Amino acid sequence: MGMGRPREFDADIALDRAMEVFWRHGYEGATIAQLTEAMGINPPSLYACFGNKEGLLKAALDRYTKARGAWMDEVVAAPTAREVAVRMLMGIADKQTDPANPPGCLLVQGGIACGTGSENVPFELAARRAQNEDQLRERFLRAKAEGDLKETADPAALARYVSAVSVGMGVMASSGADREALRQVADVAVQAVEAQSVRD
Amino acid sequence: MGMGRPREFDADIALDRAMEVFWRHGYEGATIAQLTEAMGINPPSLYACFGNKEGLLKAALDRYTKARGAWMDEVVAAPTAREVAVRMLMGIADKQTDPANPPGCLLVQGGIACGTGSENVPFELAARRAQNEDQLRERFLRAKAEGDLKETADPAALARYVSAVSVGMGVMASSGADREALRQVADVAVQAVEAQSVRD
DNA sequence: CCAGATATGTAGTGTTCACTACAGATGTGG
DNA sequence: CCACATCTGTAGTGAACACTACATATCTGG
Repeated sequence: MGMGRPREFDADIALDRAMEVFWRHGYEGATIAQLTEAMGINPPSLYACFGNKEGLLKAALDRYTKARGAWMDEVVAAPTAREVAVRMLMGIADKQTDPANPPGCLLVQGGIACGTGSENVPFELAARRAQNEDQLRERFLRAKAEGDLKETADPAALARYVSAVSVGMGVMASSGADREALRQVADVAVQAVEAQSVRD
Repeated sequence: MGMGRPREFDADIALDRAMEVFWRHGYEGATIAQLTEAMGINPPSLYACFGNKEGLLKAALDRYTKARGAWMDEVVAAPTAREVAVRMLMGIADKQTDPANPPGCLLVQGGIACGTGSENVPFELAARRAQNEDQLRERFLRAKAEGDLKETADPAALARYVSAVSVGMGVMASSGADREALRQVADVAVQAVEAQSVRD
């Protein structure tokens, strides 16, 4: 039997375009008309490929978190907890003010609060943010085992802290903070991790 | 000439109800039907009193920031920069997990990203968050002048930092973080301010 | 070249949205 | 008690929304 007419657009490229729309307008603020126009396709193609609007968001998030996961691997590969925090927060400052993307972080801009019918979107985003936090916690646990962090340090609390600062920086970026302002925040934030580190 | 029929509802009570709806669902997620039901009035009363949906949000924000401003005055009345940070962040941890309110902060939940026609809502919220940051900056400037903060400390950066942590905590609260988790974040965050403080 | 399968473009569908026209109700000033 | 002004409830308005029916186009397997 035949395989049917092949798709005329590249799903990954289309997802990148959709990602930008969700990033800029949020899940509820993004309309199907904006999404299809940015993706260069018509609504039936979108629904055939991604199911519905929420399916499209999840596919875009998958692509976003995949790229972000690769970067997180580099972050936690840093030799010390302090250096992990520096790479993480300085990297966040740069990424969230990268003119190639909308300002801020998709995992925040996507939707913190949503209306009836989209209640699970904030949960979906929170779950993905939690993945980053998990990765940081494991790294800080190791740092404590290695004697890099003090005996009194709480790796879970440190991971939550770095994650919270990242999110806060994302919100500031989306409301106009420039790269230098975010770097200053990162610089201050690192000092809390430093305070939990064993001096050389 | 006559004064007309008097209003049958209390505008402040109605605003408190509307505030809660915006807080829980965000500006775009909140519908007029939800708002009017919560406020106990019908749409014409809403529009006669507040103009339109955005006018209602601004009125609710005015009421929110007024109460918050009184609390911020207590925060900056603390004797040292470190104690300001403690009061601020510990207070945030408690307020954002107060079961009397929706979790998180209205100035964040209200809307980080919005669709066409509501572009200025995020700006409106950002402007109100900036007021808190301004208040913190002035307080930290004083702390530096008083020799409470080190000569190398940057009051503006510290204020931005505390503000960013507050926002990040709000997002975490809205996605289910409990009070203890937020207090741990606050505890770590304070250490960065402590690192900028002159020891006794 | 034909049958089955999938994609595409046009042109809608019903629903929900913010907002309002209108008539009746309730007040004040003369 | 009357003219006027403002509020209230009912019942909508047009617009925008997510989503889709359907005819047509383009592929593969036989």
